[in-house]
Amino acid sequence: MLKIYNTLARDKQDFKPIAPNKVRMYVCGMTVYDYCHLGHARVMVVFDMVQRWLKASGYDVTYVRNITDIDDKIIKRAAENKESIHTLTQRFIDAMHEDADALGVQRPDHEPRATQYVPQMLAMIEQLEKNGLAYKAADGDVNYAVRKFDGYGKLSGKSLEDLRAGERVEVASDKNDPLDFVLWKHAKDSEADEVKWDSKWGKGRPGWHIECSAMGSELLGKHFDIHGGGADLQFPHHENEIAQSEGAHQCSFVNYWMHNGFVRVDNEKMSKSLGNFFTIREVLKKYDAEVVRFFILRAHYRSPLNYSDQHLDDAKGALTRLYTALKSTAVRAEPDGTTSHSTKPASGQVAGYVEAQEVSQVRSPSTIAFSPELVEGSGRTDLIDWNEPHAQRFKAAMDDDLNTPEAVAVLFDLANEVNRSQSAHAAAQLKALAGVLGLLQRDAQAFLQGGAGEGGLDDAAIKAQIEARIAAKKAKDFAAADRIRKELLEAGVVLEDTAQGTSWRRA
RNA sequence: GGUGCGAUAGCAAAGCGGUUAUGCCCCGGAUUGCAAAUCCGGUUAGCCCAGUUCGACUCUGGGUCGCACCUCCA
Repeated sequence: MLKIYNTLARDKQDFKPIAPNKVRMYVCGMTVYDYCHLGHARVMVVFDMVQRWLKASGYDVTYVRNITDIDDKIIKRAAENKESIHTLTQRFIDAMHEDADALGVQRPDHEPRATQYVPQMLAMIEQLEKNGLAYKAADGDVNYAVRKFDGYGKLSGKSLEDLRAGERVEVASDKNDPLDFVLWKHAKDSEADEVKWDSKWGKGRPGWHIECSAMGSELLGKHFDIHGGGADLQFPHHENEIAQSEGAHQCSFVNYWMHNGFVRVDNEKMSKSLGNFFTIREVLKKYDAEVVRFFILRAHYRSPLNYSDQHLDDAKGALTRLYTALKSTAVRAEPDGTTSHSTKPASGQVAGYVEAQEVSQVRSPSTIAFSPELVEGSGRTDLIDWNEPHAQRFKAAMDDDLNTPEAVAVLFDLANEVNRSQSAHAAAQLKALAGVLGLLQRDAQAFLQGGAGEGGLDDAAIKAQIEARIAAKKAKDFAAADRIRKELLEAGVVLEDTAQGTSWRRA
């Protein structure tokens, strides 16, 4: 039985879907006016993992992750760039998709954009007005009357009095209550037509919170199972979503609220406003995308995650151990699409060793490497032997509020088992279980030999050096052989002599 | 000020009222021409102070420190 920490209850609860076997999940996605940073990467990877685990558990999942493509910052940025809102947002939506793909994040079933759901938002605001929860203020904005909604504060655990006590900014005086928030912003003359929609309250554009309420109910229904997002969205965004949705529909909105912890830099929240952020693409120039994914999943999703090069290096070393275990029992795809493992070469030479090796394509460092296997990898959960002890531990860990650090620990135990026994079954289990997390789906050799940077040796040069060294070894010229190995090591290439020949990897 | 979360070995990070977490690092052994990889073994824990208990890293209370939310933020 899956247990999920529900922010609403501040406790782990048994997960029970509204409709048998179906899960409807909504996650707050990006506001697209800039490149995604590592904090965004965490949301995408974490809820991708959640979604994968729900599917692996047999649920029929409908996953929605929205795109905010209209808001103050977007308008400001577009003006600065002297470009249209649409051009700006489309550019960063494309970039976001590149980043997400690289990280092995599966596309949500729906990726609604706020600008495409304005009619639904207007209908909802109108319903709120009918229900006595919205009013038009003197300045032309339509606001939500927070005091008229009973459970306001139930998600964030705050009372209206607490919130008022903590007010840190001057609030617009046109609001009935300082905590009221905007549903519909009246248009200003200076604004472009692109950001103006007609409404019964006059031209304007939606407030931030209404989009998620409107798109959530449009795509998932008035009442759905899971709503997720970063911990910073708990208040006010998610609190306001509840007020809007329950206020308009007069029924329960979401059963389980999930919030992921922040990525930190030097023990401080990574955020745009603090300016201490690293974009995903920046990090991917230095680290393999799967290493970043592994780094994220190695921590529990609710814990803070400190970013540093040292931690990424550590994650890389750990992931290398897992791939090394898979490499030792050659994993091949069969024509029928199943995966089989053997501990011995099928015939003659073995993939990954110099004698048989094709020189793989060197990746251009300027583009983001996209590994389709990483995205599609969890498709074959039928290959998992769920009765096997490691799989049972893995399942127990995942069912315990998505405890990926524990699940990853099981992968390492399994890797040890693979190395010790050279068991094809164990190797298949390792790959299949890791696939549930969207890990270890690439060819082991491709991972271990990847990461050629600018100015480094290319694969052909490495291969030539290895051949020279093999010749030296045959001639018993160990001094020459060791010199070549040392040179390669200094160039970041590690050699491994095995019974099947010499293999290599990039350090 | 209000509210919430956290403090685990050199670093990272989990579970658990009593029995090896796990990864990286480090040390010893096996293996290797030498290495690497791998295997076997080992060192390094539980912020402080009380309490509950036969027994606490794990529960309770009180401190201390850190972080977050109360403003846009994933």
